[in-house]
Amino acid sequence: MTVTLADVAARAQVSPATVSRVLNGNYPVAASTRERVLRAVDELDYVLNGPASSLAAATSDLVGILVNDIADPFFGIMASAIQLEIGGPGGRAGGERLAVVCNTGGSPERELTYLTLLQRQRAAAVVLTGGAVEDAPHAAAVAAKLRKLADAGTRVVLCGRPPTPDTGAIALTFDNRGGGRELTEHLIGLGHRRLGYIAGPEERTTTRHRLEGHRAALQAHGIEEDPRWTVYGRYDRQSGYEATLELLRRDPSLTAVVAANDSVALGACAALRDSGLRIPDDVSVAGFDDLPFSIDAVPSLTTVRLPLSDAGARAGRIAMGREEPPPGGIATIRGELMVRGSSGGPRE
Amino acid sequence: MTVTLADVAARAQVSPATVSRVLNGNYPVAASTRERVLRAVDELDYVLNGPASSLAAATSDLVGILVNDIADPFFGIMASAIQLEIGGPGGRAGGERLAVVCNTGGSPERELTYLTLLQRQRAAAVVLTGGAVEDAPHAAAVAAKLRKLADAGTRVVLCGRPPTPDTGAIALTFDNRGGGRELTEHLIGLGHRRLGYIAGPEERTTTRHRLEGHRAALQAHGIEEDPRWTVYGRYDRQSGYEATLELLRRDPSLTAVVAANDSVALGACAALRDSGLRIPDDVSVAGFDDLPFSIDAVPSLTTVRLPLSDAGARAGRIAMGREEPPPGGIATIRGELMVRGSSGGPRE
DNA sequence: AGCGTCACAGCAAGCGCTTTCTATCTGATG
DNA sequence: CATCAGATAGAAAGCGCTTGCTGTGACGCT
Repeated sequence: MTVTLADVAARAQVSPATVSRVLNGNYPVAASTRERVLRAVDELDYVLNGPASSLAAATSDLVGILVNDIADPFFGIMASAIQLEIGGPGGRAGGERLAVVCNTGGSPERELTYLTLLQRQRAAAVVLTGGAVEDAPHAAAVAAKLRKLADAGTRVVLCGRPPTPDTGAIALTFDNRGGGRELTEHLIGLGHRRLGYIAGPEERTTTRHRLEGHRAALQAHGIEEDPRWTVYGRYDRQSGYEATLELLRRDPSLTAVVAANDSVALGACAALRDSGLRIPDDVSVAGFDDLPFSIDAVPSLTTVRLPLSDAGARAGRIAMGREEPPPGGIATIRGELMVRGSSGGPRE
Repeated sequence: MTVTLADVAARAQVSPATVSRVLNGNYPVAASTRERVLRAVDELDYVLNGPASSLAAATSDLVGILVNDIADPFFGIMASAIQLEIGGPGGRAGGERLAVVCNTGGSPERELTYLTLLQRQRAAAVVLTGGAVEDAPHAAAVAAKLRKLADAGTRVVLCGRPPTPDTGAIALTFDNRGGGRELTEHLIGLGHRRLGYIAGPEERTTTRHRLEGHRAALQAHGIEEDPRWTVYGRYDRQSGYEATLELLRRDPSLTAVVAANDSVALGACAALRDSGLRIPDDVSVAGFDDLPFSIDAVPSLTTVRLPLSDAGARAGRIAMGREEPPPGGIATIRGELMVRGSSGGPRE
């Protein structure tokens, strides 16, 4: 029923081995023979059986990209850049690889299961994007899995994720702490002394690092932080909205709100507006990531730009072995402070 | 080196067949035996060889989701919903399937290549999301591919994409024409008579349908359209920005701008503001899709809400055979007009 | 002329799993 | 107590491809 290699071989009057070699192009085949084979492939509309080929060759052309939330452009942009380099069809790379993105939804279990599934498929490479969860047992489980993948020859790259020592994984980490610090220092420089902070989910590394940067800035400037000034939430707009109302309730005298990311910042803006406050006249707002929509906010958002696309591209190339991993297997990628209209001096 | 089924069998003192049956759970195995096998699996840290298993069983647990632009939440939201139903790990479904999303970047060739790759992997199902490209040869090629996939037992579902007759694909189509018409009628109802339209890429079905709806509305109300009022672009913010400036240049007397989608509308808003025009006092703006950020725009965006999440979930269930396909294999999903602050009566 | 060298092409042995068919054992049944 | 159905377990035949090794002419070299 389905056409197999043997059928093609018969039609082209060669052995299956020859057909395989033509298709894989890693063994000399006379031009005339090759052409005959290719014609047969075409005439029969033959499609290679992936599983069979992977089984025999003990490798596959699958590359997995794990993201926390596929509906969030933060991940979409990285995934897109990675995929382009991995070479999915038409990408910059030549080979035809099946670069696939897997949505973990931020759940540790799903992350682990996806890794197993990819291991099962004998994936050629795996790229994990975004922050990790800081639960110790889970972190250990993931590390063990990554080590096993690496041992089995799968290249493992972390993009925008802290390093996992002793796993053989290459890490391209974002300097969330530095960015957070720079951002808050900008606000302090403008004269703000009472700053609210809307954090992401408490157990994420990204959340912790950004918050640490924020606090480092406060401390460096002798500002004592009021515990009421920090609210944890999710990395989405609604969370920012609610958290802002909560902050306002706790301390109406805040003059600035720093958000865990741009979506949260947008929600914060909405909440402030709905509360009758002007931005930045009454309250300044800052985000993080500099996603495309941030510049369109009104006023446009002061934030920290992360080179998502570049980082993704680099991670992709490393995953494909087309670029040298950074020395020590770890590189830190810095963000860039983007000062825009949403931040200004505090009201009197 | 790597642990195989046979190793597990040896350790559990059973035959490989039994281990396989325990793992697949589709054949009676005595509880005590099962337990022994499971323990061996655990002790050896055994991971099934996916390719081998797919080869032997002639099926795989891979499900492909094709999207035009993974960095666009329009697709991210659908993909996320689909994936949840497909049952990637932790999803609503039980089985562990590898639901993977493939980013075509809107390129017909990549779309085709991904379909071939998926066919090669003997994917269990494929979901294609978003508008199609209207190039005849390409459309034919895709149709042929879909037919072949369907013939090979792969379930094919289109989500937010027009039907492809005779391919065996189930289609869940968005009523872009109806939505476009309703939106423009709303604007006309407010008194607008000179409406600019920023369309998407000319060759996309989505673009054409939305534009047709817009024109139908104009025509129904006896408004003769000026060809200068339509500009084609991409489905992104920047395109909206540029197109709006162009529209303004062509005819400064426009009182409303209808955009191909929300991102474009956001760009339009920015361009209007930068041109010193107020929204909606000077010019009304309308989008399409109702993505999460639309409500946060200032003023919030009048748009047509598409139930992306519901549609994706339904497509996912159909792809998994857990929901009956609609009669005739085609269902049309309607949008809902969301009237918000960005639209108002025209200026005098 | 004799022989080592190439450049190709084919043989055949798996890769690790699934599944059909068959064998065995158990307890129930007449 | 013989017989049989039912419940499990095993043997073995592939699934479709890759690849190490083995030919086999043709060619060039001494």
